[in-house]
Amino acid sequence: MDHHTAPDALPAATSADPLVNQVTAGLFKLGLALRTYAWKDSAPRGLTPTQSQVLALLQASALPLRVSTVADGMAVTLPTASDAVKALVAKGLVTKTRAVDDGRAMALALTEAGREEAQRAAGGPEFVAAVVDALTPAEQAAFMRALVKMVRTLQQRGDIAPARTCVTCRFFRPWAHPEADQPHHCAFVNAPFGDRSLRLECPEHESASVSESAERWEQFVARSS
Amino acid sequence: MDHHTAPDALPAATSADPLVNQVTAGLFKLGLALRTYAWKDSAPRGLTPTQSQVLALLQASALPLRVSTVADGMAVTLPTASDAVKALVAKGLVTKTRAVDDGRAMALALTEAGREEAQRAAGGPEFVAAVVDALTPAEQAAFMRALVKMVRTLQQRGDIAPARTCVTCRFFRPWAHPEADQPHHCAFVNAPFGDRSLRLECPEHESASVSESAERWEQFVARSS
DNA sequence: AGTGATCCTTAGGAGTCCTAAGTGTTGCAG
DNA sequence: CTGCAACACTTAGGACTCCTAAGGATCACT
Repeated sequence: MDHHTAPDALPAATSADPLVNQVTAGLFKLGLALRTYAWKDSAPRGLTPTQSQVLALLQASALPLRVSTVADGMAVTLPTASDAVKALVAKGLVTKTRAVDDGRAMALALTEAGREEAQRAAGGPEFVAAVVDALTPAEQAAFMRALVKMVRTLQQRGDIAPARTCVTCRFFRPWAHPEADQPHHCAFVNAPFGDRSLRLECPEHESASVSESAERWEQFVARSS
Repeated sequence: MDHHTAPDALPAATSADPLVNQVTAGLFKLGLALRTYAWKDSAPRGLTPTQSQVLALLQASALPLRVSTVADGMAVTLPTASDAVKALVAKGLVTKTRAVDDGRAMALALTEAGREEAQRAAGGPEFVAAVVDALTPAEQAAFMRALVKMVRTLQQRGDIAPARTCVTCRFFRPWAHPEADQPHHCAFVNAPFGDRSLRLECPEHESASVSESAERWEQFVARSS
């Protein structure tokens, strides 16, 4: 039983629903392009996509990460993550030391060279820009909104690791300005913003409490934009 | 063009654009979930995601495929595709025979067991249904529309293999019923349909000529929905 | 026939990804 | 303050992915 409050009656989507199959096909194609790009981008640097991803995870985090956190973030098993980290350590891009607070765990951090490499790989793929550019601003906003809802769903289901997204952030004020062009509000920068500026990976994200987060979510989905 | 005054007045998207980065993050997360699911789904059957994908490609096509077509469809090199096919032949799921029309090429087809396996794996991932279900019908339509535009962009750029999508199909009549709820029309089934029913992989797809296709595209994007 | 392009395979190597079976720590119960 | 389960991680082994490079055939055209 789902609990979302759609204004329109909504038949539950099933695998038999053509829309689901078409969306799957679309996401699959985009994923394919993303994967291909990752390969093309990483190979010249002597890295693999997996290794670039580890670098990206480490760069995104201020604190050193554990191997298990990296594994979760990439949705792979611990041995796989361990392997990738080992390769990066061998390449001198990552340091691996015992965690000070837990003698079992490791603290992973970027070396100077690693930071540079991560920086260079950080720019979003050029093709995503092209693809986003093909949409009108209204479509971009709608797409971003849909993406946020989808990611939150996956997160709730435990399919992916928690993201630093607006809808779980304690600074988020959905529909704070109901009639405005930019209806939401971010209490961190203290500024209004619209669907188009929603975030899935925000450096300033701070988790809201579970109840607070649920309440914000209700507010967010209560109105279509 | 719509008249609503977006504060973001159509700047060309670049990698520096926050939206691009957030979309990249979102697509990446969805791709991750898709990949994880593919692995979980394939492993119990003694297959890998790549092998399932080959099976899916073969099932989607009425005619036997060549190895190079499979390679294109998966965006991998020929040797990689050749390897995957070899594994499937060894498992008795695929037959590989000389193409009758070209002595250099191979004709790949599913065996009976392969057809069954493909059938079982065909249902869109259950999590995509959940994720689509989290959207309102209007959002679903907008998302599908955006997906179609994105895939067509990738295709134009040569980033992915041609898809069997409405916007390149000779049966597609965009905005045939401008004022209706279901503004488009499919001349194959001779019925109107809306953005929500757009297709990216249609079994009945037949390519339109290049000029025809370009014209249809113009019509399709000329109006926002 | 000869020559180049095309289709595919093989060879070799780094890396991904899994499960299963370790090693060493931590934290807690007795 | 021992004993031991839970936890973080590594190693081992195997199937597969994915690449580049270097063939073997076959086709298409001169």
